Amino acid sequence: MAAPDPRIDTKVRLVDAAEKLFSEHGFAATSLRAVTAEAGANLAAVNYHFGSKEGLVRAVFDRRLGPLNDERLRLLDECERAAAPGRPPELDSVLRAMTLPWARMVKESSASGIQFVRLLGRAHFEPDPELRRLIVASFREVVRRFSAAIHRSVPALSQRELHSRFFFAVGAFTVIADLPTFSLFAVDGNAAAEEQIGGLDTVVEHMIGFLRAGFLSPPVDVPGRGALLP
Amino acid sequence: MAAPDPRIDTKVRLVDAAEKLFSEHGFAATSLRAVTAEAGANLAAVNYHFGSKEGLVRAVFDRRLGPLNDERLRLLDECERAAAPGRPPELDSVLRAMTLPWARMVKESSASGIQFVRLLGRAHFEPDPELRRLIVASFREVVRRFSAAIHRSVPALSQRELHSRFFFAVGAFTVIADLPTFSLFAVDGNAAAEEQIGGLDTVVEHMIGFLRAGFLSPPVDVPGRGALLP
DNA sequence: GTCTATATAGCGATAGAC
DNA sequence: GTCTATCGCTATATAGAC
Repeated sequence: MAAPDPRIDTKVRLVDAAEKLFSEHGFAATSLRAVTAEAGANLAAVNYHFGSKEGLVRAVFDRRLGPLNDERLRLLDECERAAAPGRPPELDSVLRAMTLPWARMVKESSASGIQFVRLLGRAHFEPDPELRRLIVASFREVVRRFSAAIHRSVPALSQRELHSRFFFAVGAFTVIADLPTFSLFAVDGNAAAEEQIGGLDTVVEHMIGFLRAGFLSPPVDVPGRGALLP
Repeated sequence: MAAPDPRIDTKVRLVDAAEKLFSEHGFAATSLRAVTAEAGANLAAVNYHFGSKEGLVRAVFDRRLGPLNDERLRLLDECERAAAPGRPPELDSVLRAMTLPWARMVKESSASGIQFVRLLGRAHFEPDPELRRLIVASFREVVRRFSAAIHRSVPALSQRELHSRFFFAVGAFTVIADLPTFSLFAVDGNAAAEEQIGGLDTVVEHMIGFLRAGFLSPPVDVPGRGALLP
């Protein structure tokens, strides 16, 4: 626990501290007292700068999700420009456009990388409706554009199955934080987790290979075929 | 909110109520007052029966995870018995052994199905170390046995890549709860979610197809080849 | 086993001095 | 912008009557 750098703006220090503690303990279990102590700020500072605890939570997500998803869309634009006219963009480069901004952000985040992955993962299970709306809104365009791009590589997929597959891929992102803790060999989960982030590039390559094959596999769901199970 | 059935044991009613409320709002955000009210029991009942709130949380997971994973292992045994001697068990049936007990439990849970998926998913991101140990222990044998079984279908995989792929598959399970809320069309996430669980069998078939292809794809990680990225 | 009543502690938020 | 002090509330947990 390094002492917070007083040259950094209090507002920034609060978001940094909140990101770290929310990642470690969840939103509900993290008190403003803990956040302000970690940030070296006064208890009243959160309400002064963010209006409420929820305002702070929003600020934590806002700072990350906007840039993350903008960069993904920018890379997707590049993929589509690079594609031959009338041809779908390369599936591999589309998957990289989804993945690389995320990997970069994990490595650069002020919370230790693995904690930040947990924070993003936990966002998908967030029960608070207000916060859910914020998160869903941040991902909306990414879901739309990437689904469409992938669909062009696998046009035989129904909308439903495309949607399912896209989220199976999202699931792969979310569990990377837990990959090491559930390892059979990991005794100290956190140490193993840090080492895993060191090998993040390798895991990313594993993931792209895995997802590419999943997306390219023939459709299971043939529209209009009726029930799939007995 | 149906009135609780007083013929059911208080202890059981408490676990039922807790499962439902934990699923909807998370652990930290659910008070014992809410649980006992939902269960039609006295506030003091939780401490009498479970010692503490944490005891209740443990009881909720204990009741589900043991039987879920036992059933998975039982089905895996069947797959392995059904395989020709010296041959790996059918990958498809191995994936079903992992999936079907889960799908059955989702449909039968006292919490509404989609909420229960969230509860199980949230288990993977649980910050509390005590609870994490319980959960990891519950999955330990499943991870070991299923990884080994899948490895026999794709023997070229390194241990590392096998491990990565296995958890990408786990990720697919966890996001099924979010599939509908992140839908482009869903306005009311919860209504859409309930409908999705109605179509759970379809999503399960999508998932098995997707995962099969992912597992069978050629390895990315060739042991001893060195760094994968520039 | 179930109840009421309460102890003890921590929470988010704010008023008002500096 | 930052601080102290405190309000009002809710939480978990328990003691003791029934």
